[in-house]
Amino acid sequence: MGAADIEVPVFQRIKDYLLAQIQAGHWKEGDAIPSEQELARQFGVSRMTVNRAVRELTADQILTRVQGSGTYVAQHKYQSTLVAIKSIAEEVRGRGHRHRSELHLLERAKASEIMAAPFGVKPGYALFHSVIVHFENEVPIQVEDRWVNPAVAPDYMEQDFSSMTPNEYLMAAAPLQGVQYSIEALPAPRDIAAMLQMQPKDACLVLKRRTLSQGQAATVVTMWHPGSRYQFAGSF
Amino acid sequence: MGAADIEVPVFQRIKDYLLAQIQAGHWKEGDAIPSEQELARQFGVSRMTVNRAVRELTADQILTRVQGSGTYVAQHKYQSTLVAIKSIAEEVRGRGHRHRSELHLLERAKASEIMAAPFGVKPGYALFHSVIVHFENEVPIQVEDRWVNPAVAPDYMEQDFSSMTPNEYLMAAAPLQGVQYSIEALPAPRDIAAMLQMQPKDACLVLKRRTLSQGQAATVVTMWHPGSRYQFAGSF
DNA sequence: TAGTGGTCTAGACCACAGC
DNA sequence: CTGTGGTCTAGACCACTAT
Repeated sequence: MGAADIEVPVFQRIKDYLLAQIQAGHWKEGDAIPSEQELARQFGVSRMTVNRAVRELTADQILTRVQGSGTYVAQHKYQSTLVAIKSIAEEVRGRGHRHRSELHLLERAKASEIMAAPFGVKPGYALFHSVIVHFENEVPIQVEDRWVNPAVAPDYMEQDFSSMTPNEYLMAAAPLQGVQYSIEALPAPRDIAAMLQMQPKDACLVLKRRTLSQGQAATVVTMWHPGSRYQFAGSF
Repeated sequence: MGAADIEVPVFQRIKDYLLAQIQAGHWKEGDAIPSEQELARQFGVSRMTVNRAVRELTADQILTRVQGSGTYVAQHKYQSTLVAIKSIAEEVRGRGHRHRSELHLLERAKASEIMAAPFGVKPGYALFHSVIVHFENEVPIQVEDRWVNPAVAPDYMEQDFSSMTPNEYLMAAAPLQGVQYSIEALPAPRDIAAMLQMQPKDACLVLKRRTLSQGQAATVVTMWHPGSRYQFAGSF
């Protein structure tokens, strides 16, 4: 399959290049990266284009800039994982309980307008889509509705999700750069309610998460939990 | 040229202008804002400068753009950072909105069996108890049901909670040693529903928090939020 | 002083939406 | 078709850092 003529903007290619260098360890924390002039020359583009790439990575805390001095790889900041990236299987087993999952759907689908936005692609762009129900001691505790960017995990469809959760697979397949999440309380839609063995409109605890990898959205997942028998907890 | 003049970059002045228009209510959610051409003409600058201002606000989810169509004010979601030791008043004001609170109850009460446990005291022990409703732009977004240990904050009852939230007072009065929290989705009880102007049994996002100070439980608080118009969010 | 980043210009071509 | 945003150029002047 020939690479589709996806037009990747130059500034994005420069961002990808810089991220790749950092990811590969060629540039370590605190190291200076090439100047705008130098990058402009390397890529054969104008300085403004390089400037945009570097400025955006600076806004993302990947780089830091010092006027008159140079651009440096930022110190990696460790942050407490309130709502961990941890796999639910691991969590259930950690409680000494049995974890099991049921695959309800696994498909190639086109991005709707709603899904196109978080991925930063156009509607119609091909995405992978899976729906899995997780059980703790045979009680359903989570519906995992996941969309995956094929550019980041091209062989997502070939995985055996009974032996490895999508989360575990993706963590291994794509280096994680960032996470955005939100937690909401929503009434259960009919289909979700059925899978979780609860009444429609009963309260669900919903965790939405968008993870970034290689400078683009890797996966967007919505996790539905029955409000009556699930909670997030932690301490610090 | 006054050397003392503060140099504010043009793109920043344009961002400030756009934010001011939105905050002042001149442009509401979903409204189209002037085109880049138009703004460039208004400010007497080049389109690239306007482009940067608008692009950065789009990255911040303040605006949304549609190629070929225009730029629009994004739908606003009330959300809160999960590392929510922060005062809700501060957070609301940080969004440029008005915060107001109503004190529904302020009493000395004896610990029930349920409340005695988290405080590590015996039932009947005297505790302070307050119930406050918080509003963002006159929309109720939180019922704060708080129990306070008099040993840690003896003058809790004498505070004016219209000028300072309990959280702000306690943060100042008692050094924080630790926090435990849980997040749940629960149906709204009648009284909570009334205060939040929602229907009983509709989904609430509930944050329970227990803070430790001076080696003992300082405060136990249950915060109820309407599921339909509130969420916790964050990134790392 | 030489090199860096910070900002800005006045054009340009393109893809796309809406009429 | 016109008008919109998306991108890019090849310069420019400035403030700042390091030598």
